[in-house]
Amino acid sequence: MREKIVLIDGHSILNRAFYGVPDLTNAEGLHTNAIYGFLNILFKILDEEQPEYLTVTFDVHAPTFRHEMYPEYKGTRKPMAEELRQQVPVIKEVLQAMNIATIEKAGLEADDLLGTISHSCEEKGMDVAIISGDRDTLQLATEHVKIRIPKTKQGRTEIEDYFASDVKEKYGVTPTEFIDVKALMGDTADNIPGVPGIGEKTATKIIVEYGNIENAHEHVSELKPPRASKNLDEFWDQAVLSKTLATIDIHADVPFDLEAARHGNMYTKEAHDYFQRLQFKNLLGRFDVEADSNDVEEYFKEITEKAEIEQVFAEAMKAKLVGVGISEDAGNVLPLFAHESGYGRISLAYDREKIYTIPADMEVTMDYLFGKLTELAKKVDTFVLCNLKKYLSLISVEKEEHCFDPILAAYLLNPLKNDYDFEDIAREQLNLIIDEKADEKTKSCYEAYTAFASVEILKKKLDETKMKKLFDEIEMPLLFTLYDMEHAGVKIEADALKTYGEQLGSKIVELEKNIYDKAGEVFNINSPKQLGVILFEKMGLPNGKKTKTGYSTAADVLDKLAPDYPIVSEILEYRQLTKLKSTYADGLAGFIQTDGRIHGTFNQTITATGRISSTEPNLQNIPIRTELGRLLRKVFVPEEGYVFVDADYSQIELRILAHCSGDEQLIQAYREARDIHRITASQVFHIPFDEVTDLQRRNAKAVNFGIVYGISSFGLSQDLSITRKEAAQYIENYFQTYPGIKTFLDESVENAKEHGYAVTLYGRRRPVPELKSSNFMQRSFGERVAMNAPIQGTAADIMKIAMIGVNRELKKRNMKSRLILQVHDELLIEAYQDEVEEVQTILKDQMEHAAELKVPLIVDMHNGNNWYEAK
DNA sequence: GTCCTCACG
DNA sequence: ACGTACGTGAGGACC
Repeated sequence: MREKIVLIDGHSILNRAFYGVPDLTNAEGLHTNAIYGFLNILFKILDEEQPEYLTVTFDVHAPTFRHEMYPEYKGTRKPMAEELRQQVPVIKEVLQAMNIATIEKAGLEADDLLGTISHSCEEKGMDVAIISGDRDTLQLATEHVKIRIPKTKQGRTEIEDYFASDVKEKYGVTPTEFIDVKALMGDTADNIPGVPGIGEKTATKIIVEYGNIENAHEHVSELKPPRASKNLDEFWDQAVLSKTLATIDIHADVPFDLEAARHGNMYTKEAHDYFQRLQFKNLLGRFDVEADSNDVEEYFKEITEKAEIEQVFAEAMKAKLVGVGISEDAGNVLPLFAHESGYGRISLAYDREKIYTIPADMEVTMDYLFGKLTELAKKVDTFVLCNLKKYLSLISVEKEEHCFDPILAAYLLNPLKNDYDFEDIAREQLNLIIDEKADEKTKSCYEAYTAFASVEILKKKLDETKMKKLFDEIEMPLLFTLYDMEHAGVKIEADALKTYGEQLGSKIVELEKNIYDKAGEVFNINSPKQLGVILFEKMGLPNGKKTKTGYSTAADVLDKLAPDYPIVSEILEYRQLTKLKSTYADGLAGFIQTDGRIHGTFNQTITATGRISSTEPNLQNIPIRTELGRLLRKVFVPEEGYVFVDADYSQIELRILAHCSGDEQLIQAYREARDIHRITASQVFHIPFDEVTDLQRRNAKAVNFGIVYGISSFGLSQDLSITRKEAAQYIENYFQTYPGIKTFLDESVENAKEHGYAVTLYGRRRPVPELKSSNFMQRSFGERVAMNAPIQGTAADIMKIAMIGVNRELKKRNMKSRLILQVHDELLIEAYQDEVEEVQTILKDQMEHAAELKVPLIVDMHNGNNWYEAK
């Protein structure tokens, strides 16, 4: 059996990975995509090859003999992107931690290292696999040396393999001849000149016939085409030089120690730590956690005897800090508002050595256990539970301020993650890896232990990042407010909703008929692909924008065509109606529960900026902008004996901008103005307030919005359908009128660049790793984010403060009225008829005084018997 | 699972 | 030259 060595061309694979894997960053803001891609390729190769030896080669950035011969060598290469450069030293450290040999030598290129090691290993009777993204290495292929070139296709890595025979098959020349082909055709990437007028085709033909350039030169007069003949003669010196440059040295002086390259255990503690730090979650699964199990598991104990359970609870009640884990019985969804709480288990951790898990059974029911947890939450100083809101229907909490939800803390510390679970917190805060295959008992204990042990660390981090107050005074209290809102839900007139849907349905059928008629065939109007073909190919309409996959049929494109083509108007109407029917009429109907109400979910850990989001269903995007859509709001009604009171902040984001920038003009405008957009128009266009035209006002309004979004002339020009130049002029005028805003936005970007994150008035942070990107588009995005996040985030903070205040007042005064919806700058209260005035006072007071800014916060309020009327 | 489209602030 | 406005969630098509 021949032994095998795998040789990896480090820089080349890292480079491939960098361009093939979407941008990733870890919590420190370090880019990790190339490292991640590299490791994936590494693991795949090792799984396939099972080699005895392994080495990764790297280039040192030092001149090589090729530069001495030809200073322009590799001269045209672009410098490495910063995001890639920073990953190079890290991958070297990671490889070292994995006991993988690396080799680099000043004055030698990776190719020469690969060639020399490969050659010497083959001579020792070994098989060699060279992994490189660079086709130059194909010249090294032999019967025993296999060149493997990974390619990323749609996220999957496929590898092309080349032995000598495969090179011949694919390129028509042997690996050795491959060098001569390159000498003739040159290589712009490496700045190898080659012979002018000879490309790949001619070069291959010549070498196939003559075997090498020397022999070709001897028969130079016979070469075809005549151009090749003439130029090879004329540029013969250049051809010889090119051949030398193109030839990989297989006899270089390389300090290679085969024994040091022996492939051993990669899954070390150090490597594990690196993977954790880099947040390569799915690669961590490769580490054998069983063998290196966490010490804490010693103290995990399942208890089933009622007496012992009682005793454990009694002991826990005396503790200061208790971590809790709750597991639902597999396959059994925990009913949120039901009393039969199903089967599952709860776990408690109230000391590093006191970690218990208790399965529910016929005697020790979940109801009993939740009762105990309720008692516990009352007694202990700190009651810690992940996703607390989810369990508040089962655990009644009296002392809200004694609760701690680690999930919310983790969100504040890094709001960019897709999801937050206790396994992540265990890993990130406690350096604890929980085996995915662990049993339910063990997992539940870990959940309780993680809750218990992470509090101190999370609090410290919140302190260090100056977000403790934000956590204690906004996020934690808000959790309870949101629970109350979800629990209350909103009443829907199911019958009216059904009728609305049916009316849409018949109109849709009608439109369908007309559209098929005009198109001359039946097709799926909802398929952008089919629609594009019908409109832009079959009917020959002028097509504007394109998407990655075909023609764009987006509304802004169709809007432009609608005046000239009746079918387009009908398609637009069809789109609107089907949207209303599927998402809203039919969609919402599916969420109405037996109490006649929709109990959606308000998510607190989704957005990057601190806003709340709404799901199942989304109650924050109910139509309003078109009358037909707006009618839907008539089915959102208060219960008998109640009315809706709706309150929304007037231009809260612009007011925050005025406050944060301190711009005197804007502040003054807000202190006086009824109509800020008109004032803006008047000041920006230098015309008297009363003479501002509608168009001017509309433009000023768009600029105001643009400023909040992180203005760009392109974006504004799109929005207003004007040229970029005109848009740029608007912006310049705006900044001249409000110089404080220009300064503020610039400072926001500078700040975010310096610290790596944008920050709100209340200290909420939003990391902006894109600012470090070398990619213009990415970086510009980062700049806009850095301008927008403090504004949008502060607005979210203020609204959260108001919500907590409103809810607290309603409860404190034992009112029947309740807060039921939040839509970013709007609150909806279902007010008991006798309490309407009080509710209005509370809403106005709490919302307008949630923050004291340099400009007044103004709230508009309306009552109604449905949401349509109240808005 | 990803893309496109579109509903909201 | 690059190809965007900021922040979301849901449905339908298509792979």
